[in-house]
Amino acid sequence: MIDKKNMKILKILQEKARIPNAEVSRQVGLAPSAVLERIRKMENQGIIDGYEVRLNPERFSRKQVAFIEIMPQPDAHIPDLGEKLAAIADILEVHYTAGNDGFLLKVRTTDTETLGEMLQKKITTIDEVLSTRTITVLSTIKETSRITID
Amino acid sequence: MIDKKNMKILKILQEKARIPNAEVSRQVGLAPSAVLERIRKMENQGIIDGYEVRLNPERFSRKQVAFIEIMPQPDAHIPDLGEKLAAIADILEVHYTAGNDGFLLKVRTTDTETLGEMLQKKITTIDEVLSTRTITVLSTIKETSRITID
DNA sequence: GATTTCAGAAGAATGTAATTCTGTTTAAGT
DNA sequence: ACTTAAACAGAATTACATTCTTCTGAAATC
Repeated sequence: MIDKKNMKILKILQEKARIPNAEVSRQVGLAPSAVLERIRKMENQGIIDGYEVRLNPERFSRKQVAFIEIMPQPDAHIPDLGEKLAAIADILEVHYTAGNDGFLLKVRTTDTETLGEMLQKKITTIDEVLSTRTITVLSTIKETSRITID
Repeated sequence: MIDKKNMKILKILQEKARIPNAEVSRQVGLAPSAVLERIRKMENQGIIDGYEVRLNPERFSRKQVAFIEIMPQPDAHIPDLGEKLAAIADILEVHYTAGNDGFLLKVRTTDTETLGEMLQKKITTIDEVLSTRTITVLSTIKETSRITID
C-alpha cells in the first residue's frame, strides 16, 4: 500500500501538512478524489497517524531542553513508573532504555530554574526513583520528528 | 499577540492540524475571516512554525530509537561537527550539551543492526569524534513534540 | 485466450470552505 | 474627547472537499 504515489503524497504532506487536497492532486498528477481516497486509506491503516502544528517553543516559554536519565529503585514497578513520568507536564518523551534499565526523558521548560523545580518537586519525589542524571542542552542544531521515508 | 483567542485556536490546531478553518471559527466563536487573519499573523510572526504530518515509524522501518552521546576531540571545531552530524540521514536531533561539552543525538533506525552500521560508518569515522556512548531504547511510553501552552 | 473480478482512477455534481474586500467596531494612547 | 491602529463581521467570489457513478486496466480464474 505504500507505493510510489503514496510516497509522493506523503513527502508533500511532510513539507506542509495544511495544504489543500486539490493542490496535492495537481502535484502528484491524480484526480482530487483519488488523492482523497489514498489519504483516507493511509489514515485508516495507521500509516498516517495525525497532523500537528509546529509551534515556536521560545514564544511559549519552553526554550530550555533537557534530557534526564532516571535510575529506578531495584524493586520498582517499571510500567507504573513510566506512566507516572509520562503524566508530568512538560515531559515530552519517556523512553525505557537498555543497559541501565532506566528511563530517558526529554523535557522542555522555561529555563534551568524551572527545570530544577520540576526535578525536585515532580520527579525525585516519586518513590520508585532512585537517582537522576540531567543533561541540559546549551544549543540545538537540529530537532525534527520527520522520519526518513526513502 | 498570544491572547486567549489565539490560545484557543492553537489548542484546536494542536489536536488536529488539518481541520477546516470554518470549523475552527465555529469552535472559537469568531468569523472565519477573523480566524484566518489570526492564523496568518501567527504564521508570519513565527509563533506557528509549520504543519506536519505524523507518520507511523514502524511502517517505514524506523522503529528503533536510540540516543547517542558524542564526545568530541579536545581540538574539534564544535559548530562544524554539529553541522556534520545534523546532515546524517536518520539523525533527527542534534543537541550541544553542558557538562561534557558534547553532543546528544536522537536517531531512528530500522533495528540495532542498522544503528550499529550508522555508528561505525557515519559517526565514528568523523575526525572530530573522540568517542561515543549509545543508549538504545527498548520501549517508548510517550513521544510527542507538543509543547505545553498553558 | 477469453472472461471475470476488483481496486483504483476519473469526472461530474453538490455542498462547503477559503479568501478577499469593505465597512464597522473596539481599544489604546494622547 | 480625539486619533489611530488593530480586530472583527458579513458578503461575495473563487476554490475546494466530498460523494457517487462510471470507466479502465491488471490480475486471477476458467
